[in-house]
Amino acid sequence: MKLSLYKLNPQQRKAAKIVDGPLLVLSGAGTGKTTTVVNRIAYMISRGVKSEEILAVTFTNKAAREMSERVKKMIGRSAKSMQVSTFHSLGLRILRENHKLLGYRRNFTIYDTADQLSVVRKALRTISAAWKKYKPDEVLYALNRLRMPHNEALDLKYENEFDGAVYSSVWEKYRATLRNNNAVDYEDLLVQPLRILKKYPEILNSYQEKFKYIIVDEYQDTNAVQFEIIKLLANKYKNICVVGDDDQSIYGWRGAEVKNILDFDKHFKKASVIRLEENYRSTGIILKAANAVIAGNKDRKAKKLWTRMGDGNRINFFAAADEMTEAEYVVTQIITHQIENKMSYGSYAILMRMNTQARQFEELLRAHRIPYVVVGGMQFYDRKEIRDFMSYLKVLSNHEDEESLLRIINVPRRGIGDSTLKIMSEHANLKKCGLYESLATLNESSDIKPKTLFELNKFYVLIEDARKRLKRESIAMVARNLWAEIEYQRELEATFSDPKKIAERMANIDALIDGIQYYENRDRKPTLEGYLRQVSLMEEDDDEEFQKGKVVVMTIHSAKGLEFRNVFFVGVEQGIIPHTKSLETSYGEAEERRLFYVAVTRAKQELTISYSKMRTKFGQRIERLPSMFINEIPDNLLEPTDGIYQEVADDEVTEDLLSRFGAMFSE
DNA sequence: CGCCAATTATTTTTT
DNA sequence: ATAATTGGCG
Repeated sequence: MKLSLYKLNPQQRKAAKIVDGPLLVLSGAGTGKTTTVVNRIAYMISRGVKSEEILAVTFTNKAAREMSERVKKMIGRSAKSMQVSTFHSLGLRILRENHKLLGYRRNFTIYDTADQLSVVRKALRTISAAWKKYKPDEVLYALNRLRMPHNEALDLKYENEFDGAVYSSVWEKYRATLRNNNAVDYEDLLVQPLRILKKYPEILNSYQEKFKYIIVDEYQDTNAVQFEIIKLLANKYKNICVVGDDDQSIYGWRGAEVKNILDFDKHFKKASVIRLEENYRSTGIILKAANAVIAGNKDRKAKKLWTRMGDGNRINFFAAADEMTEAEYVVTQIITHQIENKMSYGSYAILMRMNTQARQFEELLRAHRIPYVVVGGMQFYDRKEIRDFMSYLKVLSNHEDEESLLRIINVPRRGIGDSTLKIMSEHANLKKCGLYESLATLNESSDIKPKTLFELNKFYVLIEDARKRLKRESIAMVARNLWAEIEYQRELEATFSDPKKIAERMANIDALIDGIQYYENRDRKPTLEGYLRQVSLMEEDDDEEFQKGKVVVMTIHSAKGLEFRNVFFVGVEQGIIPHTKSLETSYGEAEERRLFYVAVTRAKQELTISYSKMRTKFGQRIERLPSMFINEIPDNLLEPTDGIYQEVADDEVTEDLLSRFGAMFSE
């Protein structure tokens, strides 16, 4: 294979050619990090490294997909068996391959944050001292922090006695519940594999042999557990290449430790260090603004990003009257810009600090019939009807999952309330079986009314039937059938008078089942468990093709690693970025500044920063101020478009709108 | 046990 | 503003 590293600059080339031994690539935003990594992989393979010996780890599925696609594009089939995965899917894989060692049964369920919260809430309720005083989400957050890195007794040395006692009590209950339910949470997906690797040297050795070459992307975002996993895996051959940028560390709230990247050369002796500082992405002005803001952070590796590109346009700065005006401005700008420059809609991105900000933009984009995608936000799977039905599927897959069982046993209403559940649970304890099995053994001798007993039995048969059908029918078919059988629609009709709302929810379920179908069609060996796993890790294909030609709406966190010609950075207000909540922590301000930095450096050519002077929050109109970070940008880089924006109603736009209308009817 | 009205929290970011 | 949760009553 002929390889053309000549396209790389000297530093990039140097990095690409270091195949053996530890290597740290410090790469600033837009310095061709992925290009370098992809070329490096190609080079490795050309030098005889087998693709199946390469493991590349990223943080998001998006990044994983991008990397494997670019490698495929460059060297085609010879990269086929390269392993590109996120930390969590890597952890899941190790855990699945060795689940028995830690006492998990096959088909364990992955609990998401909502499931975790529900377990914490129940645990809190059993502690009288904790009643009302502790918020479940705060306790969960504390637990996740205190349980790391080893998942054993909590590290309470910095907590006061009272909190500590509550935390550890909740923690014990939490752990017991997950164990009992044959469930793991996201943290387990990292911690449990680590335990396996530590405890079983022969297993560790087999992974070390399997993955002789390791690449870690966004290394600045690794936490203590991820660091230990990587260190163990790389310990034998020491062919470890990490890539990252301390200025883009934005996961401190998830336990990421910037010191992992800052101390890399201490952890891995004789590491080569290469800096990539030439930026190929953004114009001079965008870079200057980004540099000015990030300079406000202390304790960072000095970096001087530079570009050969010219200054470019100034940053458009727009102060909107309120959030609706802001959205109108942005969408109108996109429309006019698109018409004037005939650019694909795919070159526009609307970036924001939080998912909830997406709403107005989404509405307006839809109203103007502009193709768009909203990335992430999980909203779909958070909808009640979706969660309900997913719980049915989870029970189908793992009947020990009592969290899901309890959620659905009376949804739709079957007349099974707290008292019945209490009897059931006593019965289950007596028989030393799970709640689900107790359904099969309950009989008239208990104090349950015949009517209720009948319903319980009906429910049991319903699930068992579906489970049997799963062996011969397609998952989508079983799901569709199950959905019809539970008559959820009746429940909806009882709760909502508005037929639109009912139709909407039914449509959501249709979409879910279509999603199952889609999964089944494209997976080589589809299983219900596989589907649930994919959803839990958010591994669905919102791939390149799907996003092509569409305006992308997303959070800064999901935008990391991506670039767009035109970026609209919206809602840039004090309280949103930096977010009020984040300022409560010691690292908060610095991390918010890095977030701002990440947002700005996504833009290649044109950047608009906007905010709203008024915003509705919890039904209240509130005055807002621009983000403090805007003051850190030198004035001469900004082009203010203050006040009321001009109505852009020139002929072209009208014409365009008319043609859209035409398209609407011809559909 | 189910229904309704009153009360309360919701908005940080992802796997 | 809205959705979810809680408490009291039939």
